[in-house]
Amino acid sequence: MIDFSQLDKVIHEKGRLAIMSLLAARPEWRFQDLKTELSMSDGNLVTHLRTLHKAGYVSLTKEHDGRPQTSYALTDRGREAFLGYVAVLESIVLKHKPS
Amino acid sequence: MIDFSQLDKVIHEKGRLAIMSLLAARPEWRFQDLKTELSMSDGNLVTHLRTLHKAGYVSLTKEHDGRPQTSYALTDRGREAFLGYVAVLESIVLKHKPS
DNA sequence: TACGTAACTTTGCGCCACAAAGCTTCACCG
DNA sequence: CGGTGAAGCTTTGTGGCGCAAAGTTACGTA
Repeated sequence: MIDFSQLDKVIHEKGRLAIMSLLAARPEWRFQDLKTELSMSDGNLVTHLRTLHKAGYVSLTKEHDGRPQTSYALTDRGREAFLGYVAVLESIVLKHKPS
Repeated sequence: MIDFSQLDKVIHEKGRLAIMSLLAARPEWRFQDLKTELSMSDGNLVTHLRTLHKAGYVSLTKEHDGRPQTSYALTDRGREAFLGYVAVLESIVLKHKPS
């Protein structure tokens, strides 16, 4: 049986799942690029990133080259949690995918 | 890119995802069995099932052999929606699964 | 000095998951 | 018959959360 209680509640939300997927695919993302890519309001995006940060899943670095510029990245714990989440997805897919 | 907006909001919730997974794996489930399997309060379970029913994803048949007894099953539309959902999961898995 | 932009924070709204408790219908038992 | 218990469902209440819009702060530029 699949253990759905293992589905990390922090990751199992469309917006944050999309963020985690982007962060997992590239080592670093600037806030503006995330915002553009996700078509998300800045307030909403910041809130999701804060939730992920509080969970220890993402780190942030603030710079001031000209305009202020904040970059986000997955922590080791974040990557681990994401891979664990993906593993649950995989078990669902394997069970139900036709063919 | 993965289109997260395609993640069906009705299915993308732990409880209902678990229900859909069970219904997809066996043609018919009695209410009591679902409740036992999912360790969910009956009120909560009924609410989720109603949501799925309103979406046209599950059908229900009421019988009265001895005790009242309601059975639930996936509709064609429900199966289609679930497979579509699983397809999105698969794209996530394929993109991020190590190896 | 006025303006614009990045990155937040605050506020407010509406929805929803969840549990607990109540209701209704029926079968069984004295 | 009247009581008991179980199945299924509704109601009520609470807390949390996604989301947008507007306000805030800091800084760099015209």
